[in-house]
Amino acid sequence: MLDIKLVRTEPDMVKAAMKKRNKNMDAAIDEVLAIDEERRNINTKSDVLKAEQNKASKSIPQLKKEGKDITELMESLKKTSDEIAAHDIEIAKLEEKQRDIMLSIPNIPNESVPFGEDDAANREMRKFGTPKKFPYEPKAHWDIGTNLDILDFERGVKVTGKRFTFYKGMGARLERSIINFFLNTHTSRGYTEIFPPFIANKYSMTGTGQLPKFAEDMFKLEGTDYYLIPTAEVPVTNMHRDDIFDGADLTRKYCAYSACFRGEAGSAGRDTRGLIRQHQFNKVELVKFSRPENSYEELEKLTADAEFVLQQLGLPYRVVTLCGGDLGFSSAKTYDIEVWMPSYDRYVEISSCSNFEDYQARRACIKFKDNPKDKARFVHTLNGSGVAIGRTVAAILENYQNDDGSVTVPEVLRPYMGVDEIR
RNA sequence: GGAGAGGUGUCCGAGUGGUUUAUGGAGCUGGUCUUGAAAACCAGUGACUCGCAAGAGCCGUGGGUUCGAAUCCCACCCUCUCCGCCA
Repeated sequence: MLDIKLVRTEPDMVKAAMKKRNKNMDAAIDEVLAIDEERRNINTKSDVLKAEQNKASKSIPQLKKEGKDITELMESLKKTSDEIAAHDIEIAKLEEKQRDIMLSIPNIPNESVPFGEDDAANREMRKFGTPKKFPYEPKAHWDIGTNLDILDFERGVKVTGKRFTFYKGMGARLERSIINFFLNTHTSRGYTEIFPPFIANKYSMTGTGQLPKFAEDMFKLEGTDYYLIPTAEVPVTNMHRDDIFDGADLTRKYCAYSACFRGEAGSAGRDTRGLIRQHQFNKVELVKFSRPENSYEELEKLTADAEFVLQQLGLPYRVVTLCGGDLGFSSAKTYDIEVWMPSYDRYVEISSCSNFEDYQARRACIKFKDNPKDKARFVHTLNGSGVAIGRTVAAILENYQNDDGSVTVPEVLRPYMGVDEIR
């Protein structure tokens, strides 16, 4: 959520920021400003009446003691009381309306975010590794996995439905090995490991920005206010909802494995084969709570930490800065890390590292202060995949495939796998 | 799921309709005393939200009753103890 004071004082800047996202939100911003002004006017009126009421109420015991007739005073206070109630109802309505609109306004993109409509305008920052040239047509991971009998897509469909998959034997072990390798790597580099709940309530979903706008992307548990988490970002960020950190405790760095559940509404027909787009997938997520003044430095470090595990695996990738039109709702700046996928003959997103600045912190009320007497300020929240497991499996199967159908196990995974190759 | 107890400021804890601007204590800050410290004594001290301000709101949450609610009523949430069920 944006700061209403910022919208109030710099509406033109906010409107321009939305246009950088390729969105015109002029009407919503004007409406919110009108509501805000009306709300403050009524609030002032109500406060004045309450002050009167408080003062008069305090004198009542004394007047009673003196045996004075207070019938008239009571009558006038009844009127005041009714007026206050009417005002407060109006205020509550306006507040709700204002909040609804504010929750639908996305974050302001950072200055360094390039202009552009869609992913075609994303800016490539750097590349690691060189895609291997195969002397034959490289197979897709779904064929490699099926041939090796380590992935079973058909039974996933039978047991649950499309976009669900069974991992078997060395496939299951590969998935588990990657999770452990990622967690061990990140924890050895200063992240605290979290194993969160995979279900979160509507307050948490609102805190990180999934609700109210993106309800259709999630799985809701019938008859409850619970949702399957689309990413560990939700429980790990909300772990500190309504907290006030000691400034000395920042930056806080967490890594968390979780299964992730996504409805994938609107992506019918896209990436229908293989592991790239599943309703359930595993991911190790990195989450940071930082001071506002160094959040962009922390974003660079977080991205580097996500890149590090890909480097260790020897997977070619590139890093792009998302342009305004491609930027996620809550994010101020996002780097996507894209891994080379031979069957796609292009780079495919495997991690998304974002600085949300104080947008999530304001929604979730996460603050810090250096001294007990200071006013609490909002932290900046950041997160990034470190990285998606299923897509890592797909990338390993494809990039490490051999012409005899076997797959070489990347060196760093061998201690976890217990074998040098899958065949 | 059933029964009972409870949720008050940083912590402990009093408060069952109005002299409560939430008693008291601990802690914290400053001071006196001391070679220094401790003790004792004195003074100060909640956080947060809205508001340009005056001020208003906040005693688990949300409603209600009342001129007035921490206090009374209703619903819900959470914690503890016991029972049941259970990986």
